[in-house]
Amino acid sequence: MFNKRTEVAKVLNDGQPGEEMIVMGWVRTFRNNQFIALNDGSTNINLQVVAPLGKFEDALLRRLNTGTAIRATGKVVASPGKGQRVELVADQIDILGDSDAEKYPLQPKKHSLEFLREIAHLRFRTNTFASVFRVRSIVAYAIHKFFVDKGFVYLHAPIITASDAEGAGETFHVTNFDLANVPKDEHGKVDFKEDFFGRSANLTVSGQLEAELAATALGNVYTFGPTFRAENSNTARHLAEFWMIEPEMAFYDLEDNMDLAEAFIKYIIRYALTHCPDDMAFLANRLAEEEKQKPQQERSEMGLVEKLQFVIDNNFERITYTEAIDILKNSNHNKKKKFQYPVNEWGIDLQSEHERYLVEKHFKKPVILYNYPKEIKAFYMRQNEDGRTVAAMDILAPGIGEIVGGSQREERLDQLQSRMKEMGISEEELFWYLDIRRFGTVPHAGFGLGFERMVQFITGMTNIRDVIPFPRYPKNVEF
RNA sequence: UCCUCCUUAGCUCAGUUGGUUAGAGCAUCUGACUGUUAAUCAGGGGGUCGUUGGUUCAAGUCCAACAGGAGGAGCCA
Repeated sequence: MFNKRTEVAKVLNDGQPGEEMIVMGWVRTFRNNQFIALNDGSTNINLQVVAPLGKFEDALLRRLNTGTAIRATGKVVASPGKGQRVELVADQIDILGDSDAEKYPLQPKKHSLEFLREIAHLRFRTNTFASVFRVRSIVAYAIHKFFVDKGFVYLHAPIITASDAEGAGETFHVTNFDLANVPKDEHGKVDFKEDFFGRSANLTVSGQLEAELAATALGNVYTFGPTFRAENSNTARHLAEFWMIEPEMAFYDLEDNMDLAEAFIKYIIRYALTHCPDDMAFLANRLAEEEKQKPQQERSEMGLVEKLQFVIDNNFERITYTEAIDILKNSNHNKKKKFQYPVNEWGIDLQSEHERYLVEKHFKKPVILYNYPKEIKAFYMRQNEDGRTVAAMDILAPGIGEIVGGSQREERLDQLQSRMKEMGISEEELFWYLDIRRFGTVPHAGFGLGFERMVQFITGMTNIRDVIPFPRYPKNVEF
């Protein structure tokens, strides 16, 4: 019975006058006592279901509130009204689920994103979030398609790990201790020998190290899974639980790595544009409306779809860290002391304002920065000949900041060991990581891409909490 | 975690130098109208002014702490 329904998107696209159909969905508005705007999540465009005057009981019509779930059976007709090609004239309307108009929080009007975040269980029913999550789904699919088509192996890195040696941020502990009664050893410290895993465990902050193990046997692999950081970050681009894609490729150097990352980003953007044209148009329009509220100089020059097309059509700018420092140091912005953190010497870590200047003011397109000072990067990155930089690369996107971070990995055992010693990282704990260099080591490289940041970039949503169904961040695990 | 700003009706917001009974639009309810596109028109209901404490004859308005939110920063993806 239920599987005989036709999706609204299909009715709107293919429905021919005279066809009998069953549609099901939720009432968005009920106008003029006869026009139901019906939405079933297949598209943001509503199907107009017509309840001819006098055909239905008043008691039924009064229940057609915003949010009510209905089934309508009827005939497709060419619409005499403006705004839609076809509509459905109902022979029968059944209420599947009532919605009390006085209590239902969503109204046929604009709501703020902040308000909708507080009712995240209902926000899927708005056009904006329906579009965002359809696009998110397509982007996830495009990611798998890109790698699988290239022969990459999809690797499931563990969610629970024991290694916290990587230093990629604060971890969430995993334990089954009774927290009111934690076992202690003779020194009064927590006795993890008593814990489930017999040692301290935590949620993964990255699948990279495990991906390297697989890459040095399978060739090219990628991970795509949830990642957890217990950082107290309160920003529009951080989450405590987010999804990350981490490809890792044997026999790749830094340049190969940059080529792949750039092709990858362009591929998934193109995929979203070609497979979600209606949603992208809706999101572009939404963003344009939002920008109208801003002062002129803060508005972006391009619309969302234009901006994405521009990214696809142009090469990313590739410059070394050293060149970036020169550009920043000699910029009028720096000379006029407009940076909160002035740029005067080689070796500083770039601040958000510096990255934004390079991407949004100077180059006005995505920028790949590479060959960073080794002091500001992780232990596993390959040391360059100059003795002071490592083969790292970050991709910076306009409006989002760092979207990709990657590097060629240090495959030489001696260099890796000396770097670990300098940074105080235990060789014992990471014996398995070093074993890869002991037996048949090869040059290899990889990168990490923040999935939500990518979805933000594609959908134009400015807050990362609005591109994941149920965002987790400090003081928030509702729903 | 730090800095700045915000919190008034279901939602979005006004509310003057502290001074009677706190307003508007939308939503909701009632009625009218009926080919409407967030329908339109008329009328009604709806508020512990984020919480706690303080100053004052008097606090939505001033002060403090706390909570939540926004923007920026740090950490990063």
